[in-house]
Amino acid sequence: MTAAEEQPGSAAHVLELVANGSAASRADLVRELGLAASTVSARVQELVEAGLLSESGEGASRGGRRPRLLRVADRQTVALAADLGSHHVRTGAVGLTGGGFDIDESAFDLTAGPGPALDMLTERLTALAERQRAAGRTVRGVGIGFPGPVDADGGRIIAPSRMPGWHLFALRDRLADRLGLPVLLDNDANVLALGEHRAAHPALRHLVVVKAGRGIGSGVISGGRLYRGARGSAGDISHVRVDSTAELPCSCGNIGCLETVASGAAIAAALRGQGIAADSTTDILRLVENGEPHATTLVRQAGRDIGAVLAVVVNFFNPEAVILGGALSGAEPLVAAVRGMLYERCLPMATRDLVIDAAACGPDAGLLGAGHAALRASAAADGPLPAADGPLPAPRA
Amino acid sequence: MTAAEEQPGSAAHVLELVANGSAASRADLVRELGLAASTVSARVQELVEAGLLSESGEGASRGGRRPRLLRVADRQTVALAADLGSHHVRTGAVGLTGGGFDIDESAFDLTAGPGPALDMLTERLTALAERQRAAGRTVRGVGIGFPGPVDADGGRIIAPSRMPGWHLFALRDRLADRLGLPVLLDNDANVLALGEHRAAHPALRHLVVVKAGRGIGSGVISGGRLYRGARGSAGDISHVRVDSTAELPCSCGNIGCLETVASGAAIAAALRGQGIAADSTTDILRLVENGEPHATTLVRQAGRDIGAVLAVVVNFFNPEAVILGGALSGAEPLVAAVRGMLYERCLPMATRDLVIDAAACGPDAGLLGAGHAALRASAAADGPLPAADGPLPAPRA
DNA sequence: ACAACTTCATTCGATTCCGAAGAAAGTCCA
DNA sequence: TGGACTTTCTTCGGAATCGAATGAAGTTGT
Repeated sequence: MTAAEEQPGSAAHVLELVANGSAASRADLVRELGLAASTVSARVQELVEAGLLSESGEGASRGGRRPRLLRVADRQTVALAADLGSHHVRTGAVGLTGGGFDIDESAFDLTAGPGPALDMLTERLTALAERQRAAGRTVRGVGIGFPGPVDADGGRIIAPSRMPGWHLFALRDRLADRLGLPVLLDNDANVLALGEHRAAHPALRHLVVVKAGRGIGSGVISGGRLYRGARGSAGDISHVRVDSTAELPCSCGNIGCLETVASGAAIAAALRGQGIAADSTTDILRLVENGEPHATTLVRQAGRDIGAVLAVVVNFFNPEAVILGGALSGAEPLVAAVRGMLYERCLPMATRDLVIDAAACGPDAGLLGAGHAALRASAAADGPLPAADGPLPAPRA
Repeated sequence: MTAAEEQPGSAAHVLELVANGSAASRADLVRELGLAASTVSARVQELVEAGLLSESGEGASRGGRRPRLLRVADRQTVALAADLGSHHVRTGAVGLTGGGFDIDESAFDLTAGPGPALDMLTERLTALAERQRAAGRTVRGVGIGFPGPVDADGGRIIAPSRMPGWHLFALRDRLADRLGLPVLLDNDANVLALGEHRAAHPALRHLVVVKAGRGIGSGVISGGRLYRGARGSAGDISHVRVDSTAELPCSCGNIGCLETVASGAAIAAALRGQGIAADSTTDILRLVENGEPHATTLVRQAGRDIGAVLAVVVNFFNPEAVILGGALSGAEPLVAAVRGMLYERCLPMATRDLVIDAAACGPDAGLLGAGHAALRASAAADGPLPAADGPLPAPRA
């Protein structure tokens, strides 16, 4: 399961537009896809006959004949998903309608190397698949979000800082072999962006989704699609030098990077330096919620630093929305500081209609995005239509 | 002539690939376009029959049958082009093969307002059109690059700083009325990007083209197409706050913007402050070439400031190339400083294969890009094929 | 209540595009 | 020198898509 390109207007695309609420009728699909009405009608008919779509009554008139409403006929098809953090892992199943089932998070130390991680993922996902199948659901694939640089085409991890042993590890194929299912692997910020775009902002075409957690990353949607750049490393904002008195050394070899002052890891370290016990982003959030002044100050300053970098990005890229995800986006002061910085520093034209918000799906956004990407890739790879009651697609060799 | 979208594989697209050397045979076109060989053959045949393309012998074998080489049959079709600067104007004609004719530059003060500019453009372009027609060429349209924010769809200027009277001026339609020709209007950095992409780097898909002249702007090519962003203001890098002791006020209302320290206007002002006569970017270039130490220092510092901003852009956007155009790109110290800053501050993955170069077309790049855009738009608007000896397309109402 | 208009959806020929097959021309290697 | 393989390009059915015509169902205004 490579990161398959999906042509606009494919059956999978139609299904997606209906699933996320962008289109509720054939006429909506025509407007959304820009295809001929006859083509859309034919495609919808295929999907209805395949049991993936169903008609459900009529909608409100807009001055003419009432539309026949469409909705996804959830044939109990799911993808498994795992959202990996450097110190935790979240797993769950994601359905065609976009909902998540059986979501669970637990602590896991990814820095211990790929071996234990592969074992852990195999174990958890196998159990999850069994539970899903026992519930009568068909598992079509697996999506993984990894907190570091990923070669999505090759399905490998690339030189993650502070994670020895992972360089060039072929996580996708190793996991696919073990599970007997096609696996999709991508960067955590990218799957977060996919999830937020699909679930909360499907109509927007240019989107920057920041993941502010233990590290800082961002995923970019351009023209309605995930943007990877020339070498697949687009979206990096964490290794930008920021105005700061403390020019701390960064894992990338430079000094004064955003990551060294505004990441969850940096904030926790600064708190410990002030004698306050803080280890994880959860600890930081708790401190902020309890009104710990040092924590709040640090989080607010982190928001300002992130905002200063995003200001450059917003002026250059001119997106319709900046979405803040990751654990730290749960802290209101951070979101407020980013907003303030963007409105202060960006051109009025760039912020006039700019949406700046925390991730709508909260902690599940990355997981849902990974599952969604896997579902979409499996639809693209196995042909547009799985037979209504046909066999499972063959697992990837 | 709006900024028409051109679907890949259209006749105009084929013509373009042949014109800029990306494809020299039908087989090349198949590889480049990703279309079926039969489709390409049919399209080429159309173009040959319409007299826009011709076969010219055979090329070298690559281990099989020799390709039949194609080239643009220059039917003497041109677009007029004008590249406007705040204090000069450059006009010329651009042919299908990409070459420029009758290029001429002269001083003109754009800040005097739209009225005089409209008169000047009408006069110069009318004379140019007459000369081109007298030479037996057909004029298909006009392309204009304007040094400020442009609403390309609406053909209007938007709130340019330091150019009173231009806000919302409908330059495109006013000029089209006067000339009786379709006019395309876009930002100067955008047409520069189009020109450099087409003429020098047609194979690259993600490109940032900086225009460093009296002001600073950039044009972005993403996915092989001009990227405008949500509100059409993408590519702005001049209103980013930079590390600087002098936090000078900027026309945008903020302080410490890149433009206030690194633009040609800022450098000239700084030189004057040191008692050195310098008014235009030409003066600056001359001083640098003569080894004036203050000028060289200022230009090098400007390069570092621009490079610091571009480092953020390169990490985020991950382009294949950063091209430096505009008058100041003629100063080697500036180019060198940008290179140094990018290699120092960007992630290795982002700079490993990054091309950083001065604009290949030099001072003509923007003009050629504007003409090329106009040719392409006219091909898209008037249908794929102008009749071989048919009538002129009707001018825009 | 009835005509005029709008929106939604399908049917059906025409067109475009693709993909397989094959023809034309050349290279490579035994 | 003579097959085996490559590359280039065309021919030709078949599939996908479009667009115009049509029908179906509702709203609005007089």
